[in-house]
Amino acid sequence: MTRDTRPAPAERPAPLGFQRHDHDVCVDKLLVAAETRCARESLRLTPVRRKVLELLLQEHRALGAYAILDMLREAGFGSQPPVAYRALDFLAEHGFVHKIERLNAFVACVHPDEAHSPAFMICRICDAVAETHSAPAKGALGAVAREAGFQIERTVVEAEGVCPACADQATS
Amino acid sequence: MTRDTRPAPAERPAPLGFQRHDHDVCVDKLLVAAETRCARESLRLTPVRRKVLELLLQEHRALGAYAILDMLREAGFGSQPPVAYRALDFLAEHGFVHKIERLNAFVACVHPDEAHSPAFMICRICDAVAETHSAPAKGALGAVAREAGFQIERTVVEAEGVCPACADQATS
DNA sequence: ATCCTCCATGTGATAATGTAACATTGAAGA
DNA sequence: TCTTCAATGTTACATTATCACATGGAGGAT
Repeated sequence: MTRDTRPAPAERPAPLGFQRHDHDVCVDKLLVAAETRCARESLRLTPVRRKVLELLLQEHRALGAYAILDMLREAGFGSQPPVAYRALDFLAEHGFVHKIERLNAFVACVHPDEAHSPAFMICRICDAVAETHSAPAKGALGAVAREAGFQIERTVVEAEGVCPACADQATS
Repeated sequence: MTRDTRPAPAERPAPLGFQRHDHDVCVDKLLVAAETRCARESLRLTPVRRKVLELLLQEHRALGAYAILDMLREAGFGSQPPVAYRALDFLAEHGFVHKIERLNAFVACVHPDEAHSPAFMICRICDAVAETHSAPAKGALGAVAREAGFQIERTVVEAEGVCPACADQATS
């Protein structure tokens, strides 16, 4: 198999945040926001790039590049890895998606407009991912870095654990 | 090539911390500490495992599994990927080494005795890695997680930026 | 309008990272 | 001694990611 490896122990995780919400609205809103920002900043949200963002928004969970690639193929786009990776690079560079290093996977950003350093909570059972934000560079880590002469440009913060749904299931 | 991809712009990074130190002492001390702890906790620090730890301590920087594998081969150990990965799994599980998710690489831990959640500063130019510690689960992130019902078990904190040596070089 | 340049895309090939499965070995205990 | 179990070695393969090069198409300069 190439896509969507893990089973989804809690049926399927309540995806992005861990709480439910009106998903169609959320996809739509964020797609439009992306278009708006790209127009404003002369970024080219080409068909492939837009499609990848749309897929990630719709799935609302972390997807590997090859899962995305499969979907691109089905949608009639090129189906070689660079197609997916290039679109993901663009989207990540401009903050529309984030890479989850721990999973080697990607998620759509839930608030791409504000500048932010994202933090993630990743369920080790169902791989659900929730985004929040952090500012580690402003705290103890930032102090250590300054003292060491290290210039922080970006931070990766990923908390691994168990999401509410999987915890419930384990209890029952 | 299989090993040690990146050039080392600042000659070669001042490795683990960004400051110099007496390296032989440090390797030796940590190896002995590992042996001691393994004895105390009935962990089996077998030849391969010990060798991998020793290599990582000596190099004092992040190494990919395949770089380690090459060195194991040279040292007369098995040379198939599982050999390296299993040793690394053991060492990581018990806190003797850490995986740097951002680099898909491993570093020896600089204070394996105290329980700690490590944080890393990674130079994007020379790949030098410095370890410090963090407690993100105790701060804002912990609060968000509690509120969301997410149980944090482990955190990955990796700051990417420029180390002092590479910053100097860029200036000169 | 034409040309030019640049960026994006498509594609084939391959590199780098990581696992599954199973046979063998060797140490610790019954 | 026999059993058992963890660790190792090895084959094979899966997954993730990049390189190199050809093609195509949008926009600007003339």
